[in-house]
Amino acid sequence: MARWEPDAAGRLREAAMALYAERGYDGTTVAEIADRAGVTARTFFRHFADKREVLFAGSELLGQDMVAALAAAPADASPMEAVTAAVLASAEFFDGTRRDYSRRRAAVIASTPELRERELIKMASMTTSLTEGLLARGVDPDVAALAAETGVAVFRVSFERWITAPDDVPIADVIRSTLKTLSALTA
Amino acid sequence: MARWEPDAAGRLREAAMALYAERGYDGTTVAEIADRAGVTARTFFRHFADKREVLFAGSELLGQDMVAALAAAPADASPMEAVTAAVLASAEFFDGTRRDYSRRRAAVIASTPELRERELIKMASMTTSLTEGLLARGVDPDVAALAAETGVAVFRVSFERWITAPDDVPIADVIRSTLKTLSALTA
DNA sequence: CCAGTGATGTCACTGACTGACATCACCGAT
DNA sequence: ATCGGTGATGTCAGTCAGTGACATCACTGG
Repeated sequence: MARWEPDAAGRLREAAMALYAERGYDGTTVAEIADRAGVTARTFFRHFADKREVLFAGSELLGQDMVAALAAAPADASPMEAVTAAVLASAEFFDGTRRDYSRRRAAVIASTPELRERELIKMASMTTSLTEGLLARGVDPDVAALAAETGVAVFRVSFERWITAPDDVPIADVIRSTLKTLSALTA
Repeated sequence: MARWEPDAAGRLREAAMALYAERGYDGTTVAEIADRAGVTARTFFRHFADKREVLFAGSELLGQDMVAALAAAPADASPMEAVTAAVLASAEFFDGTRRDYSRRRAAVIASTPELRERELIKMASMTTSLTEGLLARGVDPDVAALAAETGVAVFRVSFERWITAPDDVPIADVIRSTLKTLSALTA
């Protein structure tokens, strides 16, 4: 028999989601999460930097995918076109069965200021990544910063709309619709 | 003699800024801030919800001014025009001597993830306020959300540029320049 | 002169997070 | 086969943020 059950991090993630949803973030202690996952609190902090991070592990992947899509855009694409490609790349993350999970997770986050803060900084880090990706494409720094901010704003608004939309609406459609609204807005 | 020196909150704010700048946020304890301000840690938490908030007290005022400017925009102004007026209203907050203070404060915040998180949620709250202001003007919800996000993005980018710009550049000029960049971007 | 108020202090407590050290199944080299 | 790492974990003691309950006492209005 293995000395430890494998995938402690995964068990901790699930335990945290369940407890946060059940008793709320504030009503849950790290010790309780660790207990349910069959480890000690000390081990929790070896896998996740803090009590919030357990809900955000893996969010770097989303950023990486978006940056990859940005880099893969045709060399002659405008900054905003490249950003559009990046935002559309996020769609793959949320297709299919992830929708329910996304909803539950979003509900927990929305109800806890501390988790909202953490989500915001993840978005900001996404903005930074996109900005750097644009700079690598030779885009002017100010334009890059603004295009990245705008792209993340589109993502955020779209995600919000998608979560509350009927089940059969794919997120890519929502994103395209949001982009259309944006160009009408600034026209 | 008064029983207590007046303006404990003000003294706490100054002590916190000084210590955060000197030893860093992590290297400073609430007890030290309170000591320097001549009160106890318990009193610190009576004035500020937590160790971060001491740097953000008063930020609601900025939001209020922007919302007021939004409401004061002509009834026939487009959503983006109204948002522009709101963002330009922020200029009054940062004119004159506030620039140095803003720079020092921004430096401390930039160097501490926890403080960056808090700043981001203040921005998000500003976005919410602007969105509500636009809804009150009868703007379509999706358009309102996006216009608000865009407005705050413009504010954020402009503020960043202003902080690093030469001393004689007024923030209003930077904002106007950023807005110009934005319309070029989405054209 | 007296009762009430409000800003503060004191104290005890919970819970997040950290550093140091011990443990022990597993794995690769001898 | 066995011996010396290695890595994921447990244990323990400690710091510090943040909270609730209660005491204090200058000031204020009657």
